[in-house]
Amino acid sequence: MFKSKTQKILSSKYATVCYSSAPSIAEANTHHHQVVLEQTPISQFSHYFDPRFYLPQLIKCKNLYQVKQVHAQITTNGFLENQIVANKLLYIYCMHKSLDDSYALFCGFSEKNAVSWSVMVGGYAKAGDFMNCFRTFKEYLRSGVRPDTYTLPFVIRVCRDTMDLQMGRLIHSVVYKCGLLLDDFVVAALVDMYSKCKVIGDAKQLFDGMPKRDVVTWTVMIGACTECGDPTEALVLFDQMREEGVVPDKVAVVNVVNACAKIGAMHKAKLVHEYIVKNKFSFDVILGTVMVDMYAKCGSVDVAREVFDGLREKNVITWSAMIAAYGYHGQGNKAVDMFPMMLRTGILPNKITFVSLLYACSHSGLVEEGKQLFNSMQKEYGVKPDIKHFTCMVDLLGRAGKIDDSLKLIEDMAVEKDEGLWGALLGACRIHGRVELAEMAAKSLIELQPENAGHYVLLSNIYAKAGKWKDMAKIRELMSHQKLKKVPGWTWIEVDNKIHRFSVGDHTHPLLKEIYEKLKYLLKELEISGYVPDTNFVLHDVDEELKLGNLFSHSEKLAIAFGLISTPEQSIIRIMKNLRVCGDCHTFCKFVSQVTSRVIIVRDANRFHHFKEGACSCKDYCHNGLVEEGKQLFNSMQKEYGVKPDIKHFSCMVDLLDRAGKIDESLKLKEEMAVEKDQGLWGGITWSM
DNA sequence: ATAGGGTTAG
Repeated sequence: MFKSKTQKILSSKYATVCYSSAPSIAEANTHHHQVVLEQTPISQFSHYFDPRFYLPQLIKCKNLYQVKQVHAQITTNGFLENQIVANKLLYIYCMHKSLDDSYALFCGFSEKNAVSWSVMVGGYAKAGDFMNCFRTFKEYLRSGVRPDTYTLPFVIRVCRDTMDLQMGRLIHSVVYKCGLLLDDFVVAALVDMYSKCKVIGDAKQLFDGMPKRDVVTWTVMIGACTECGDPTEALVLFDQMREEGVVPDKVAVVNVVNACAKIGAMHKAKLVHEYIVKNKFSFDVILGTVMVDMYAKCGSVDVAREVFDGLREKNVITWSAMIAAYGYHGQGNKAVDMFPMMLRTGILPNKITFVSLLYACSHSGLVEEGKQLFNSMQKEYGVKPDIKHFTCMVDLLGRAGKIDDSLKLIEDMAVEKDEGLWGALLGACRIHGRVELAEMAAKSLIELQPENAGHYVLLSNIYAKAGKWKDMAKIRELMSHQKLKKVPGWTWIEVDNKIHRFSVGDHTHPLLKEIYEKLKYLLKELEISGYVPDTNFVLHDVDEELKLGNLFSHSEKLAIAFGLISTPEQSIIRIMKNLRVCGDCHTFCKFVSQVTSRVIIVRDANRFHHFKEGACSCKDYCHNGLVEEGKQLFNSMQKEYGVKPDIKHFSCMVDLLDRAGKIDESLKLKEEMAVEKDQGLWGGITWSM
């Protein structure tokens, strides 16, 4: 029996190829690895002649050598002819990352069915060998075997990972021709691919075309909405999913938490948290991490910390999320303190941990801490600084007035410079009134991104502040010539579990009249307490009156006015903005928090601002500073209290004025100074208030 | 016999 079978197989062309490419038992046995095939008693010898015997044997293999041993057995006993055994072997080679062995085996197959093709295409995809994956897929299409719902998702995901929308659309057409547009696996992959390529419309269309979808397909669509900037829609879909009777699992919930984090809606966040507790989803690392992130991004860094402390398992991502949270809430010290705590638990920092740390330092003015971390990151932790780390350092040094240090850093770095880097330098130059350098940085920005209107506005504002009107006009002309448009600004506020969105001069809200009335009333109140609208923050190509009107109806002001009339007294007002909050609105918030005794928490594109009793947690770090207050104090100190200003007081004033862009006033002060100028005055002082 | 969706920054 043994003999006759072998001979029969050896006589076929297919078996001969396989036999010659497979290792012999003797060859496989020369390796010093555990032998899988045990000495089998004669009574059980027939197992060798049952193809089903080889499937568990293959699964049991711990390494490639064992696979080859079983391969040899299979070949000798003639079971490569069995397609189930052969495909399993093919799959096992892929699992052990030996694509060459897989492919050699695959080529020898006399017949390739859909499973064989799928395993081979999937093997290349998982190994990241996209070229061979596509090549094999093309051969598959040519072979005449109909592609199945197993293979297509593999190639679609390769399109997603390589962001190859063109190829993705091509495969979409193949899917269409095969009539597979109702399959969850295929459609989920296509939706995912379209969303990563930022064409959400195509994704939604596909999704809507299905009569029923499973939880994974729903989850992919929910994630797609968040990914493409519509987290509100993501939450709507989550409700729809449940209405249709699909039960959410943990991954679905993670996506919902993520959407909440993006929206920044605290009430929604709490509802989602309740839902998670009620449905007994346990907090694994990932769910725990997104929860920490969500609470922080919804404005409560303290609740984020509570969740963080309650987590059983934390990884480097969890720690980085918490560090970053302290950073954008302006609590740099706490962020820095977390670092040694993390190290003590045995977790090593990665690139992002350091970005979060340095970012926290720069936003809290922790210059020395930042420098130390930056210096140690490669030396002590083997993390090589990339452009993001350099940008944080430029920002940190620049804001602290050490612009020349940051310039030196830029000159010395061996990394290609990007827009973020020039943006950081530009920001520092604006604060400290370094017009020429700002001009250079802004020009680099425009060169890198000529389509970004924001850069032109910045440069034009720099010229305006420096009184270089001709240059300003030139930039304006350049802008209008290219028909550049600014990104529209939006502000969101959550009231009664509903999210309301405002734009500049919004006239769509049902409570429009009340909002504007409240705003008018508020402005009167604010002006009594010393608020002066700062039209500097409006584009200079409109006349003064229009500027005021414009300023008056900034989206954040509308949202705050709405918040004031529609939420209980004393309650916290939380708003979110897609751009950075403008300087005038920042001042406005401070006054509102004082006049109304409300806490206002603003999340802008960059960070959080907590306004309380007339002050902001950012300590005006990226804004004008308490210029008026400072001036008043400075003027009164000698007159009213008989304290003569010395060099330190003058330095502070010069710094304050410089930061506010009041260069002329600062120059005047320098000239008027009777005291001797020291280095601190000209070098700018270190920010450590 | 082959298959899917999840976390941190910018």
